[in-house]
Amino acid sequence: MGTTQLESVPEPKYWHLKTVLSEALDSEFSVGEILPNERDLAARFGVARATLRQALEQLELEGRLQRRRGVGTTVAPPRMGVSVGSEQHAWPGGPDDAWHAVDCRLEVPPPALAEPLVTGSDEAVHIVRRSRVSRGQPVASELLYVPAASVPDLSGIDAPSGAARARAVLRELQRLELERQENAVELGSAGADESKELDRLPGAPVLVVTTRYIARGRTAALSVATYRADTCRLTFGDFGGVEIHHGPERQAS
Amino acid sequence: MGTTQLESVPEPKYWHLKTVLSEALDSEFSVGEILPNERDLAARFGVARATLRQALEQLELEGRLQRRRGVGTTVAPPRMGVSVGSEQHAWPGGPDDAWHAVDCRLEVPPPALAEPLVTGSDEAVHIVRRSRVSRGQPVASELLYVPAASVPDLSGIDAPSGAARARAVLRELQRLELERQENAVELGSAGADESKELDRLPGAPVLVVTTRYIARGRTAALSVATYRADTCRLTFGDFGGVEIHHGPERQAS
DNA sequence: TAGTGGTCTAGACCACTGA
DNA sequence: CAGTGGTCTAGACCACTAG
Repeated sequence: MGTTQLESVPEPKYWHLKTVLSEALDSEFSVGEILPNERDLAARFGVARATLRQALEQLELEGRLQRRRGVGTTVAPPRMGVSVGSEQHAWPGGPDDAWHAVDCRLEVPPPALAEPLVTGSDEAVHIVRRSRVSRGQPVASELLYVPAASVPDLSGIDAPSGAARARAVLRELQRLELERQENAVELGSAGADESKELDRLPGAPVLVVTTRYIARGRTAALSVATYRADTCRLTFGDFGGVEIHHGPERQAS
Repeated sequence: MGTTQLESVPEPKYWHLKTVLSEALDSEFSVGEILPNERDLAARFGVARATLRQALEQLELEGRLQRRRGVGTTVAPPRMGVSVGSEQHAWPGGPDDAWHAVDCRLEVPPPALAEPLVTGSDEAVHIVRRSRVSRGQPVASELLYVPAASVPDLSGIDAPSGAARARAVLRELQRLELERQENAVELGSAGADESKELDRLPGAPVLVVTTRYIARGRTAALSVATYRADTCRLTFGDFGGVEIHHGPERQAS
């Protein structure tokens, strides 16, 4: 019984591989540099390509690598911080919020959104599609659901559809006084449509930010924004210039 | 040239498979139910197990499935919302913040954290380990870095280490007045240590929440919390009971 | 011990990119 | 066109869990 059970659990090859590669990236590669191709790397480490790929997938998930079909694998730059908090989202479409309106449709929302939107389940809402670009790269794609009741004066707008109508909807939204907003982030995978907007393959990991804009006690708009998880760090709660007034009962009891 | 190029791009099998399974989960399965095993499923759909697994991995990433070695694949419950915003994190260790102090060490932080912490790079800091449980399930594991300067009166505490000392550090931290906090969320993968705390395999996807607590213009503490991405929806900015005082120049220009 | 998911292999072909 | 990463196969063995 001399074996002390240490290392009796051999770590998986891909895990060890990931560690080795990670250290190599830190010391021997610089941002943007391209790695040897997968077949060569696999041979060099004496593993099957599938195993090598498992390690690369992890590193890509962590934002350390970027892989593009037909091109190669490159060392990714550090993730960029994008603001998703109170500041940036004050009202969608506010004075430069880094979003770019794409188009607008009038449809009934998917049933999964019927609850947060308080509309009747068969009621059509404005669906504004926006995209967000940062440092020349697409980082997010958003669907903004706006119940007709939130933008009552939209009738007079002539733009029937497209980006112009999208901007009109956003402009009308500004007239409401924003009470507060509720946010949530969760992990998802890019659908067929978003993947194209984000310049990624379908199934790529994304951070889904859901925001409920509340005005006059009702849900005035609901935003579902999907961010590229590989390139983005979502920042929030950076109350840089905003004064926060704590209720006096903070340290109560 | 009669081919209109429609569907000339066949979608991958695993993608189609994922769609089919996803619909089956909605209609024919209930939460907690266990699926047939991977070999049977693969045979039933006429694909290799690896392909079937690729579809399952995606569904697990989206929080629809839960897989446990030696047990099976079960239908996951909806993700639970856990608060990471101003409310919950007001100060680490505040009046019930759902965290549970585990232990405390005095070490020099990894160099990657030297910048946000303004300490000299060789200076040791208190490292408090905490874990968070929600509905009987571990959801997060945190490392809280507290520079010695933030808790000057700690000398008089007798507890040398362990959970008692961790609580002492947190208690001392409360004495500072919190100016503000900066948060960031990004995708990561569980390290060897966190994976055990979170009851997941190494490499499991996690949401890493980094919080900088700022008091007296300096970084009083730095929290790096890793949440299980499969089971958690991180909520923030839900200013339910907090009054926010907007600067008067909101709708400026 | 039987059955599960996790890892790994050595191939093959496909879709895409850029020269 | 040659070279890249993406998909897929049909096996094998291992680590873990539960009865």
